[in-house]
Formats: sequence, structure tokens, C-alpha cells
Amino acid sequence: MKIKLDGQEARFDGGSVFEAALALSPEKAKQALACVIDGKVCEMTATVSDGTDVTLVTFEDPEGKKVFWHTASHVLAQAVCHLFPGVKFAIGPATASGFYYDFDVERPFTAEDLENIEKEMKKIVKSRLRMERRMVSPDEARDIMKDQPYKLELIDEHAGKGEDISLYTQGDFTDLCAGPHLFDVSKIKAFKLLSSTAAYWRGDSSKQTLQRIYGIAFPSKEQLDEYLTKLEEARKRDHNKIGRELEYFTTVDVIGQGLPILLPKGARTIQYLQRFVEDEEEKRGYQLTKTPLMAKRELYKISGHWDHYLDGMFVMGDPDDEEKECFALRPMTCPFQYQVFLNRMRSYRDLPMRLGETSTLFRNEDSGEMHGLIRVRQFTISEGHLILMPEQLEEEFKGCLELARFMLKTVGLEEDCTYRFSQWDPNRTDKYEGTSEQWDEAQGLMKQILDKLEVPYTVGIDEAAFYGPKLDIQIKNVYGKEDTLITIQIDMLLSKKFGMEYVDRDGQKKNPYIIHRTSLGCYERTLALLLEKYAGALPVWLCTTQAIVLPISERHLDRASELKDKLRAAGVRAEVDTRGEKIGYKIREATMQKIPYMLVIGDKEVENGTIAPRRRTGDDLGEMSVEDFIGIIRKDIDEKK
RNA sequence: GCUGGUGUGGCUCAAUGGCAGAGCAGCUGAUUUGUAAUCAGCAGGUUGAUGGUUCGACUCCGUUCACCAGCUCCA
Repeated sequence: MKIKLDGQEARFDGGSVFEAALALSPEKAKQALACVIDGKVCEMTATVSDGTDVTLVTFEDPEGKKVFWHTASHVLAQAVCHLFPGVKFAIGPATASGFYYDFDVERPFTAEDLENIEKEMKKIVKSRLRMERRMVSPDEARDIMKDQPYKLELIDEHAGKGEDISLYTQGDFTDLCAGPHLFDVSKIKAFKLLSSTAAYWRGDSSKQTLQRIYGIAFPSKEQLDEYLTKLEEARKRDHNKIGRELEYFTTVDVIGQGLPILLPKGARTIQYLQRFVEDEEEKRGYQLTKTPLMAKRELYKISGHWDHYLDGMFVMGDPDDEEKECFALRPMTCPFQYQVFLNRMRSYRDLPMRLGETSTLFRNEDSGEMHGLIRVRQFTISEGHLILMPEQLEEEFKGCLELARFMLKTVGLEEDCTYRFSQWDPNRTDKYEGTSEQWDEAQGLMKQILDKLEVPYTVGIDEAAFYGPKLDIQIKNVYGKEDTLITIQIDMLLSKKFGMEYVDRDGQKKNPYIIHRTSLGCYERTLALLLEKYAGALPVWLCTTQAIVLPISERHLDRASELKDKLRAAGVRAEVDTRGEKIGYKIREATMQKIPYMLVIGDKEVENGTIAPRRRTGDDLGEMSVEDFIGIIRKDIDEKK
């Protein structure tokens, strides 16, 4: 028969993909973990027939990693089965960076348990057990899994489809699983169990608490070691550590959770970002507003926050006592900024109205949600609302996206971001305002715009705001956890609720559309991600000290001070280290403080009237005049890179 | 909110039921230095808070607060 293997036509007598690969491409056969046939990931044992087009998949391919890790999770489950008799199994998938398995056990796993489980897994891997697949009827599956309540629940769900169910057995362990898997477990040579934590059955916080074990696995020990080293390196960049060390922020018990103190360096850096955002928005036709940080409950009743978001608000007064006045701190700016539009009658000539505000918000997050500067209870956001006519939606949306991308590019985070098209969940209408038709229309419009602009997005169901769909620009922190940095939302509902109208060309009053958007998101979060991205060494334009002058001895102080003044006059944020310390010591300090430029001043420099700047990274720029140096650093600052 | 972990000086850590200690940072004095740590001295603590067990608690137990990871949430 004729088959196609990795795009090459070949003759083959028939058999499995593995046999075909072995015959036609023995080297690749050894590496192959699975294959893709007709766009579907299959096992190496899959049978090829005449005309089959098969592509081999190795660990280098995302599909290969997934199969590899999924099999590793079964090995983990088998080991737990051996060590914890009576354990109940939930699910154990591969993730984007490894695998996990959820177990229902008597007590949480300890670090010692993980070590023992790893040892047991090593034994299993050495035994080279085959992964045997077989198909059974739902009834048969129920019988086999009769002691496994979670599996029974999954079987019941599957049974509705009227299909048989696949089971995988390796040695004494059988699991309900769709596959695909590796041929045997021996390839999982290097693995590590990373942590154990609690997780809810089916991700539902009202359901049973399970114990999840996370792990990572590689085909070789070198790859595992490299991964673990990288993980460790990444954690050293944790903003929550370096942000405190470098005195960007701190927290204080008596102030409370999620309420960080921005220290001078942090506050100033955020000010630089804020000025940049406000100036850029002004250039792009935004009007600046400044609205109150709190309002009476009645405002939130109109906006829908009282119904949809009360748990997330800080309320002052008794929310249930309708007789008395009750205030709440604002969790969003929308209803406040709408009052600007409502200030007088508006015409179509006023539109689009672009409103921007550096807005401080308060959200009463659950106590376990806070994280450094990334997730806090009070934060300041580059907020904005664009009030517009329907025909202006596309153009304005595009403008918002361009602005967001410009911001990200300027601070250097663009390449680390991904786009998520956050939609509503039609099955959870209680969470959302508006009708299906309205949602279809808003989401349809957004999809059209995104496709036209060729935004590479993924879809997130049940991720929308309660009033409309969002384009969320997502970024991961050093732990791989994803957060929204920037959001652009289409809202066709709230203008009506607030009675916002404009008089159109035809003299008719109409409700405008609204775009809710941020240009650089929340400043605290952005700062956190910048600190992580640059390991604390922020781009020069964001540094509170851009250059430090280091006199070698006291008699060079005058010259040092004079230089500092010259630099400052040229717009460089310069300081002098006046301490009577050795020069090596001062350099070390400046390096640790991540100051980008250092100027050592001694007899030679004073005599020649030159300076010899060096970068924090150790590059010596050689002797030059002050003017030349100003040219270099100004270029660095102005390029904003 | 849930599960687990952690709280000792500004920071990193020691003391495992028996006198709270070290290094760095800080302050004072000396040193005036040529490219990643100059010397000496001083000061700094109700061991996160609180209740209990004990002759005696940093240590054991309860409660609570904060920090960390994960889950859930991020409207």
C-alpha cells in the first residue's frame, strides 16, 4: 500500500504507525511519541491503511508534550494507588506546562509523600509497562469503576452520548481515559513532582475538595534539570520579592491585605507611566475627567453593580437599610464617567466622546486572591470610556487597540501578551445583563472587528463583563499565572440604563454605544510585570535614578556635584554617592540598585575634564565628554526602550 | 472563601520546652580610597497578635492577623 509519512510518499506492507515509521524513518521512529492522522492525535499503535497520511509527533511538538505528560499523570496515579489504598481518582490531564492528577484522599499529601510517590513512579517507569487501551460499554465501565465515584460521574455523563468508553491499563492500574497515550511508560525517564495543593472537583468551589499533585516530565534528565533551573531563575524575578528588596513597595499588617504601600521609588515610577499615558491620550483626543471615589447605593443600582457585584464592593453603611443613606467605594469608573456625558444634551457632533481618567478603584477581593502588586484591593487604572454612534464603533475600537499596542510596545511588554476574546456563557444568563440577541450582536460585531484587524485571539467562554464582551490582553507572571493587563469592551446596554442619549442628524434621540477600555491597565499590575520582565532593571526612562556619580575621594566631590547638576539640567535624573566608601563598594551598591549608568570621578577625570561612564551591566563606555554622555543617555531615554 | 505552608531586629537566617543569637543593613568614629564588600565601636527584639498548657513557651495547643503557593474568583 501507499502511505504518506511526514509528507513523504512511501510504500508500506501494512501494520501500525510505529512499524511504518520504523521501516521508513528509523531515527524518527525512536523519537516519535504519537502521530497525527487527519488532524487527530493518535497513538503509535494506530493502524495505517492505504492512503493514510500520517505525521509523527515528538516531544518537541505541543501534541507530543501533551501525550507525554498525560501518560506521566497516569504513572503518578498508579503510584498513588499503590501507596494510598482506597484513594479515589478524579481527573489527571496534561497542562500547558506539565501535568496534574486530582485525588480524594484521607489527608493532604505532605512533602514526604511526594518523595515516596516519586520513588514509586520510578519503579513503575522501570517496569516498562505497556499502556493497553480497550473499549467497553458504559455498563461494563461502571462495573469496573464501581468503587470510584468520580469516574462513575464521568461515565454517566459520557453514557448519554451512546458511545463506548475507553479504558487504559498499565499493569495493575486501570483508568478511565480518552487518551491518547504513549506506547509504554518507559519513555518517562525524568520527572519531578512540583507541588500538592487543594483543588475542587470540576473546578466548583461548592464541590468536594480534592488533593492535586502537579508534576513535570521530560524524555531526559538534562531537559528536566534545564527546566527546573529556568523555573528557579524565573522565581528570582518575582516582583513580590525584588519589588520589596528594591523598595518599590511594602505591605503593613495594620493597613491590611491587598493594600500595598508604594514607596518613593514605586510611586515615582508609576507617576512616569501615568504622565506618559495621560499625555498620549491627550494627543489622541481624549478628554480628562476626575470623578468621585464613592457614591450612593442608588448609582450602583442603575449600573447593575448592586445586583451583580455587591460582594466585590466596600460598602459604608447598612446595605439592607433602605431608609438610611448608604455609600460604596467604586469598583469601576463607568457610572461616574457617564455623568460627564449626561451633563447636558449631546448631539451627534459631540461623538465620539473619548473620556479618560486616572482612576482609583476598590474591590473587595476574597482573602486568598491577593498577590503582591498584581492583585490588590485598591488600585489605579488608566480608565476610559468612548461614547459613540454605532457606525463609529469599528474605527474607535481600532483606535483603542492601537493605543494599547503602542503602550505595550513602549514599555516592552507587547511580545509577552496574548489576546483573549471574552464572551458570555448563554447557559448562565443570571450572570449577565441583556438578551441573547443583544449579546449575539455585540459579540458578532466584535468578532468582525477582531478578524478584520487580524488579532490572533483565543475565545474565553463565560469571561465577559456583565454588560458586554471584552478583548482582554493577557500576560503571565513568573509563576505562569495569567492576568488581564489591558481590556477593551463593547457595551450596548448601559447607555440605555443611564438614559444616555444623543440627538442624531435626523433629529431623533438615540442611545450611544460605549467602549470601556484601559490603555495601560492598572499601574500597580503593570509595574509588577515590568519588574518581573526586567528583573528589576527597568528601562532607563522609567528609572528614578538614571545615572549616579561616584567620586573616588572627598576632593572629587565638587566636580561630582557639578556633573550631577549638568546632567540634571539636561533632563537626566542623576545623583551623587557622597559616602566615604571604597569605589568598588559604591559600584556594587549602584549595581544592586539597578541604576543604569555610573560615572566614576577621580583625579584623571578632573584633570582631563572628561568622564568614563559604565553601564550597570559592566560595559565600559570609555572616556568621553559630559556632552557626549548626555547624548548617549538622552538617546536611551528618548527611545523609551 | 477553600487546602496547605510560613511568620524571630530593616534584610537573610540560628536557637526543637531551660539566659533570644549571627551575618548583612543602620548609626557613631576613624579611613579619602581607581572598578562587586576598609576598620572599630554602638544601637536595634514583648519571637505577628491573643488566649491556653507548663515551674518555665520562639518552641506544644486554640483563636486571629499578615505573607506565600495552588484552587475558586478576577463581574
